[in-house]
Amino acid sequence: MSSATASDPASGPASDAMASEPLRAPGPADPDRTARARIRDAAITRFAADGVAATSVRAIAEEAGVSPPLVMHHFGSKDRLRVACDQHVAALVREQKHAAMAAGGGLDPLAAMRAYEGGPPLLGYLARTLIDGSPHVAELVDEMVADAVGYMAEGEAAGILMPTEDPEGRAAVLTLWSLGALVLGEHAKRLLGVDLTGDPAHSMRYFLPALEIMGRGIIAPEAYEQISASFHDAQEDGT
Amino acid sequence: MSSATASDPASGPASDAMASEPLRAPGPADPDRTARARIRDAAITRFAADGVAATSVRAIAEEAGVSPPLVMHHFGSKDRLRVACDQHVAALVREQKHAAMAAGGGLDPLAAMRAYEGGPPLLGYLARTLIDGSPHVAELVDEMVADAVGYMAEGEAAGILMPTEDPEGRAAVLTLWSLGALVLGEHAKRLLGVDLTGDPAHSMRYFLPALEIMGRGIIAPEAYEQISASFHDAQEDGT
DNA sequence: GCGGTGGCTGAACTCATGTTCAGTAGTCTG
DNA sequence: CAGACTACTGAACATGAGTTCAGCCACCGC
Repeated sequence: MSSATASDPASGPASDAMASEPLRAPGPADPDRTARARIRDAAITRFAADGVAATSVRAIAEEAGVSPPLVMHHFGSKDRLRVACDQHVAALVREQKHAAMAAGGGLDPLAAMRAYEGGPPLLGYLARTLIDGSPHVAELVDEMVADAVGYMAEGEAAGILMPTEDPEGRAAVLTLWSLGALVLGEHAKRLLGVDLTGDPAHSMRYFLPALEIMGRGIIAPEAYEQISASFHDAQEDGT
Repeated sequence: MSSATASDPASGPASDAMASEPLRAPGPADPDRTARARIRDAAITRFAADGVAATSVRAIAEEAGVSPPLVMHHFGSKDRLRVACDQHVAALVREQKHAAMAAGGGLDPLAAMRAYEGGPPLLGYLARTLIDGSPHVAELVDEMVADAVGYMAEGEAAGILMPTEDPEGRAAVLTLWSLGALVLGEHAKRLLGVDLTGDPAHSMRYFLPALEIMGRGIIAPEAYEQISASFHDAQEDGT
């Protein structure tokens, strides 16, 4: 799944119009790209690198090569810029996801985005913004879980995946784990020497144990039966 | 704080001296508790609730019932206060961990801390500070992984856990997943209706799927053999 | 009693931030 | 060419942040 979708440049430029306002006339030709787009991408890059709160409008303006007031001119406020970034990233992620669907997606809901290159750092942005409560990102997570439920139902029908009592719960837990490891990228790097936002082929120290756990679990069968029974008992008491 | 120090009064007061400076003389008796300790705990509480960057010294002072300059008087700067919080939380976590060791720890490295009540919100603080690079918290994570390696070796010897090629890698991945889900607590709540910083008995919607995955995995045996082989091939190319 | 020491505070300082304002340059419309 | 509109900027404003200052007040050794 890693080397698969390396090349799909077709849908790249379309993203701008898709993600933000009604396609403000391309106007004054474009020597490079629209200042608005440069600002947005600069913001995504800086937000991904330093976090939203720690990034100043001035830093974004500098990275985009414009003056701070122009940021306000185009987006009104830092908050609205942030919303625009959320929406743009969400649009790009959906695009990557749908592109990957055609190529037959794998188990990892993030696989498609890891291959993405050349644009703003989607995974880095997600890793940062997953934790400070954006409705758009939350929506994206919900979609990922829903997608995972779908994929896993197919996998189960095809005999590749094991059945489960609680498909939504299982999908949610797996998604939380994937995204959680992404958010803790700094610790993953320190502990395992891998960069989860990069090429999976260089992150086998993470993916091999993960696959092993997904494949045969970590608990011996007899012990599992026992623990499972006691957990199910506990469930009847609490929620 | 309500039920007082009923459980373990011995180590309670000691933690102050342990976590911070050379035990500044208990001085003017203590009508309640030392202002210094109140400030530190207030900071931990606010950091846990709102994040470090979003918490002002004034907010901490208000929560502790003191004036902002007193915070500076005791800790010198917000940064040094934050370090003191890191160290104090690290000390409390180690304390809880060691206490839980005696009682025979379980699979979940966070289990001990979930039971902790009456003090500052350890898990909430961890969930917030895991992502903004504190050396003390990183150290704590390293210790958790090392502990997990130890526990899992014992479990393996006892026939409860499956053996693995890469014990450190497996322990690191499981720790990353546990902590990652904790950090994404907001999403866990929305998706599953659970509070991972609270009582596990009310979080079965998370723990049951997690146990199932840990127990028998999610991939059917034949498919697993196949994928595993291709992953091991891929490993020979990249890192 | 008395000077001093340390916990503690109200007010003020400095700085960075998000944001606004007034104005310029270039281009399109009539 | 007049007018208008849009992209864009330098300078300034307002606010909230971390931090500092000078002094109060209770206690303690002399």
